[in-house]
Amino acid sequence: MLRVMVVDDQALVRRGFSLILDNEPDIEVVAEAGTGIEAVEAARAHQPDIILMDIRMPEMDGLEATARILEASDTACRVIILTTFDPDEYVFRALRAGASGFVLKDIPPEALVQAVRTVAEGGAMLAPGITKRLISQFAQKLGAERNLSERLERLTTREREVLEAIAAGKSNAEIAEALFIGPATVKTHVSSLLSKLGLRDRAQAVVFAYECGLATVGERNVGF
Amino acid sequence: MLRVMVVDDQALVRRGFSLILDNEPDIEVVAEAGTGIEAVEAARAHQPDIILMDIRMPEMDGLEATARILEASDTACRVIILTTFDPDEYVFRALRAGASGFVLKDIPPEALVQAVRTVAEGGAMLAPGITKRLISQFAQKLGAERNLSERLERLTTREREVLEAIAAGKSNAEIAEALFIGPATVKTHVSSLLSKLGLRDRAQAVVFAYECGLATVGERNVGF
DNA sequence: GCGCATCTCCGTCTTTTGGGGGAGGTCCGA
DNA sequence: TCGGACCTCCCCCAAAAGACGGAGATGCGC
Repeated sequence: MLRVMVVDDQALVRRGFSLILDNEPDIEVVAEAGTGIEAVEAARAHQPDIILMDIRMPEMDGLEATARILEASDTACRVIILTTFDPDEYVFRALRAGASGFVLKDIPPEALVQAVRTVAEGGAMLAPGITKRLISQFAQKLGAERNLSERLERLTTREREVLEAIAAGKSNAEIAEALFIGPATVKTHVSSLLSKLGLRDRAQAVVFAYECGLATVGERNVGF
Repeated sequence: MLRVMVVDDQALVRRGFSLILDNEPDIEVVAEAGTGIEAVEAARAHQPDIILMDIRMPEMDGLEATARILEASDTACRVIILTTFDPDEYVFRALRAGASGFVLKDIPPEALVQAVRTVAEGGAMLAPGITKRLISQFAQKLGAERNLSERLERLTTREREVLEAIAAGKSNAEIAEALFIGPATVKTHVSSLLSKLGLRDRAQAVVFAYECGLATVGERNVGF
């Protein structure tokens, strides 16, 4: 049985969603909330599996509430953001807050139910337009890699290793130590790869590494 | 009327999908193909709106065929990748190839029809697990920004500008020229921001800029 | 064997970078 | 009005980086 909570500041909308969901044999609406603050408290109290969360609400908006609920380690629930319009504005904040779904309120009831089940099973459900945008962003980044990867292939194995180390913020001395070679050799490799790639210094090499996908945002702890 | 083409090397599967889709009043299957090469030709000949494309096929796989079909400027169609297993392995290549959908063959017929309609309307449809992964990747990148952004806020406006310039691969002299200040002043700012951020040199500063989102992959032409 | 690419290392040299301190200016808030 | 933050510029200095040429060793394919 899926335990669901519905959060919306309009009681009528809230009840409507609840009725739709409660009508399903395997879904039970265990709580409702009308503000973000209520939602945070109710989530702790009732421990729902799935939360349907409106964004625009008084006192605390749905995104903030989502972030707080998911931050709390004592809850293991998933959140579907339900909004009326302007997905563009909120979607990235929603995803960052940890939402597993982002759908518009104009979807048919069956689709809403389907979204709840999908998310409960560990999947995610986005409005079709949102999915499209997410894909475009991804494709753009993936596409950028290929052009530059051709340049990358002109490097020898060792030079690529050195480039990776440079992109990790290492100095020549540190690279030498890491690769068990002399500092002079590192300088040779650096000069060589800069020349092959048409770059001027190691700072540009770092930019290149990120742009072509050799280095990736998120894989590095910037503590140095 | 949505004009659909079905591409699969197994005739039985192909016919099955075609029958499911042809059964819908607003969908018409205008072509079928059994190999990637056939698909490319048929797409040009029949100009379908939507293509359901299998991945594993003889002669040319579905991803390659997708890329070729979408490269051709004379066609304006959208592709949904239909695969049996291993979405992980192919999904990124599929998105790069330009696919608008990526679904598993075990979905219910209604969902397949829904996917076709969604994609035809300009949206996108991914298998729930895929969507989840895409979101995680995004959230990870967006999340990484916040921690470091706190460090970013310790910088003055000018220092942030200099950091951006560093992240663009500029030398101190170039930065001075760009900001209409003296080279000595640039050095002052650089020293100051390195110290504040706990970094050693400009290469690490570039890494930091990318990791915290000050610089973004794809926004830069690495021609220098 | 020979040519070729690669990896390794060594010099020397110039340029860039980064640290240190000092100093004058503005602007803003206490 | 006075301190503090900021931007600007200067000095000197040491370290790092990068360009340049040379050279020995390996392995691979013709």
